Amino acid sequence: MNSDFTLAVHSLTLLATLPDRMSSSDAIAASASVHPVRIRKVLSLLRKHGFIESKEGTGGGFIFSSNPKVVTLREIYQLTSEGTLQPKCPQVNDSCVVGSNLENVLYSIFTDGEEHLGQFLGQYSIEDVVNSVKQKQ
Amino acid sequence: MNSDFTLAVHSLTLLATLPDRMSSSDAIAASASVHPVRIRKVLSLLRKHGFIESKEGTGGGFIFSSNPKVVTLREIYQLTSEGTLQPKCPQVNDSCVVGSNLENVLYSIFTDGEEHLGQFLGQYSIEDVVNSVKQKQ
DNA sequence: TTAAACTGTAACTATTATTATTTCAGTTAA
DNA sequence: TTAACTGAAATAATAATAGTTACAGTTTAA
Repeated sequence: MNSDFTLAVHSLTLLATLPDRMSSSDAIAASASVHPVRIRKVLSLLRKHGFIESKEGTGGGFIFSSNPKVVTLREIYQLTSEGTLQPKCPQVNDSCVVGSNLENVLYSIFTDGEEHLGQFLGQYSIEDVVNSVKQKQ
Repeated sequence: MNSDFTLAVHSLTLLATLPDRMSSSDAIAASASVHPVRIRKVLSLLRKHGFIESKEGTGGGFIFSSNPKVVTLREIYQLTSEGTLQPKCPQVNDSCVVGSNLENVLYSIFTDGEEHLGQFLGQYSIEDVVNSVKQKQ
């Protein structure tokens, strides 16, 4: 799966542990070991979907604006990675029965599969992740 | 998911419809619209795991050597794509609690998730895929 | 009222992953 | 003994991902 998912979960997990103050993209980027601009892209997506709030200017940054108990990995997956489960099919060769129809067959199977995976990921909230991380510490 | 999965399913589906004769890598490659060398790599993997047999020389090629009713997408997934569900984590930053533990937490969740997906894919045999493809025709 | 610390984005570069291609050795059948 | 095939290594091309630079806009505080 793409790393946007990991970066989003990382950011939310970090913000969930710091609910009282703004965290800057530089700090989050350092924690995740990636470039600040990259993390800002992910944070921007999370903001547009209401998971976090941002504030520009001195003392600004990002803060969790929803409930870590309610936000699940499913929603993060949908936001950052929906469709990545679908197997890549090279350009279709219509002169072959298999070539011209397999794509649709697999698409339909993996659409169901992604739904199953979604239900599985829905079991884990950001709070669960925070607790697991703290426990491992 | 990587396209090796699709190519493997494509090859097996095609071979399952032609159980009486050898199919050459060139023919399979043409059906899948990829380079023959690439399809031979995938076919080689399938052969090493006993799904198909190959024969060199004139009139050689590949042929299904197992039962299309028994071979499922789960086994093909395991062979070609196991682990691809795991989210990519950038290098760990040990100075951060989240950075240093999240990888393990997500790894454990997605290992379970992949098992769930495996069970789901286990429902579909190559014969099912062949039938679906024919039905769409 | 201006400098400093931030976010928001676009554009570009670098890196990595994937795929295609070339090449050639080995096998088999006609 | 040649033509049709597999097997596989090595390399080239392409695509996907990530990093970097640059700069406009916002906010706070000195």
